[in-house]
Amino acid sequence: MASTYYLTSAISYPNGAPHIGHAYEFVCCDALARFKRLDGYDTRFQIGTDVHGQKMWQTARDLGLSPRELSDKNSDVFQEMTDLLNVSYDRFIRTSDEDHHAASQAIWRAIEANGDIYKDVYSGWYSVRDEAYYDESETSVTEEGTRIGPQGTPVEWVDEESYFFRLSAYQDQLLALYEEQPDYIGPASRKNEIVSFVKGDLNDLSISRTTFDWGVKVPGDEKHVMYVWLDALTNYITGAGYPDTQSDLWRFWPCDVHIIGKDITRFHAVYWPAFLMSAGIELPKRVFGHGFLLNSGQKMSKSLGNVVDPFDMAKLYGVDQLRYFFLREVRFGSDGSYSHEDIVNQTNASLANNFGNLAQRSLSMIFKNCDGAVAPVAELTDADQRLLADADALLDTCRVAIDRILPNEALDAIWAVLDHANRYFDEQAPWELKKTDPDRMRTVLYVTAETVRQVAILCQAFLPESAAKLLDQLKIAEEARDFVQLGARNRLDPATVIDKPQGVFPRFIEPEAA
RNA sequence: GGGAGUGUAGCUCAACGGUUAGAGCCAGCGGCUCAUAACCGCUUGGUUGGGGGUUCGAAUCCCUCCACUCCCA
Repeated sequence: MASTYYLTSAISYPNGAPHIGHAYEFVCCDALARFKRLDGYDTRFQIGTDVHGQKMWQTARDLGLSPRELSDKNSDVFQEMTDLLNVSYDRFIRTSDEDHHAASQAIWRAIEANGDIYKDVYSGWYSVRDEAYYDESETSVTEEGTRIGPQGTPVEWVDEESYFFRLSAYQDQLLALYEEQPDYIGPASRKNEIVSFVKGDLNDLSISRTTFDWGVKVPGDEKHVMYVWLDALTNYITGAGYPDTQSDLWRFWPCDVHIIGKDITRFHAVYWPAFLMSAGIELPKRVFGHGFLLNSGQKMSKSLGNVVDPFDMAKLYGVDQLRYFFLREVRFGSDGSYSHEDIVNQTNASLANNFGNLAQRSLSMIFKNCDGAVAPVAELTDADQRLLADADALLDTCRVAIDRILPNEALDAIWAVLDHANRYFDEQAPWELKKTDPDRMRTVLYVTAETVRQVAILCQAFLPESAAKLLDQLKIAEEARDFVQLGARNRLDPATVIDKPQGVFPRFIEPEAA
């Protein structure tokens, strides 16, 4: 029975179009999910949209749409983007889904049954845009007479009946959790932030609203809809079948890791475990807050005009090129920066020149000089064995990197082997051997092709489309592409006969300057 | 305003308080011709954000200032 691996990305708030940060998160999650799947885990990967809340409700009203119409329309765009980027989700959840409403109401009842929900009145200045209440001292009045919050967004006085969650009762348990499971919040820098937040006074949390009706109804009191975060976080267990713990899907809970943006760590590392503790549900094993992608070092914003449409980027650079850049160039967990120049340089150098050209130069020689036959192997020299040993060691290195949620380190290791292979090819000079020792030439080509095979199999996790093309060219059967095929036990079949190879990673050529 | 973090080569990043601060990309020079003007070798490039301190010894520890990011108020 294979071990399970359940991975979630944050669900996106589809108040507008997806941006590059969404694309980045999806791709990183996808690499982890694909890797685990190829490595034999019973894997589940969930992604989706969080469609409720006052902001969606207001945006819809402004556009003359129903909230449902808006959320369906915008969720479709997010889903199209995940498909375009080859994101291999098992479920694209939308919090408007029926089973999700059922799950949210179920967790509400469980928390209520534990005595952690009470009704009170909430008063204060509320910013819809920030979805936050502010103290009057934090607000100010503009010249036009509008009262605004510290972020400069309009606030309105709200005096409403609300249900509260006894978050304050969970302070000690939360601190104990961080203590006992040092890896619960990653990376470490995020953890410090959370611990200091929880060490301060935790206030009880308002978890319902009555001023709008776009959300999950509070069971037994339908004037109220549930606080958007309580409902949103619950998506992770909806996807595991909750509340039906007899469900086949429940084997995936507890989740192995929630991948989220660093800005929402608090919701995932404080509120979510507290809700689960109260409801008597096991906690996820890990929460990991990744960094942001900055455009040439600057934060993306509409006013700076540097917001980039990920659809356009995928079209311009290619899907795998974009994926590669995200995964290799940014240490997951830290902030990263991208620019047109960076993407072009990095993908040309690593994909076209290094990997693509290695495959092309070796496969071409096989095709031209060996009638496409990968040929019987003569005795292996030390140089041959060193290269193969390097390739054989990759899986273990990559496993460690992936478990630490550092896909960039996995790619570093893979590319070190590709460097080695290019060096080897040059030193062995098979084009010389062609004249002097054709058998030796065949062996060199075989060893190189075998290295390409192993790298391509690993790269399926990161560059699925291109890796598949390469494996097709090597005539590797669909069922011989998982990680069991890596290492010394399963070499490239010497009886393989290939067709004329085709470059897999074209160089990026700048369009003519206008 | 408070807290957390970051700042190292033109760019992206490494470096348990311990030889001369490393690697990739870019650039320059040379080589090769199997290959996608690709590949291989060599080279240039640094006051480790500024200033002060602790230490036999600091990129690393402490203080302070500056810039940026995130969280909180």
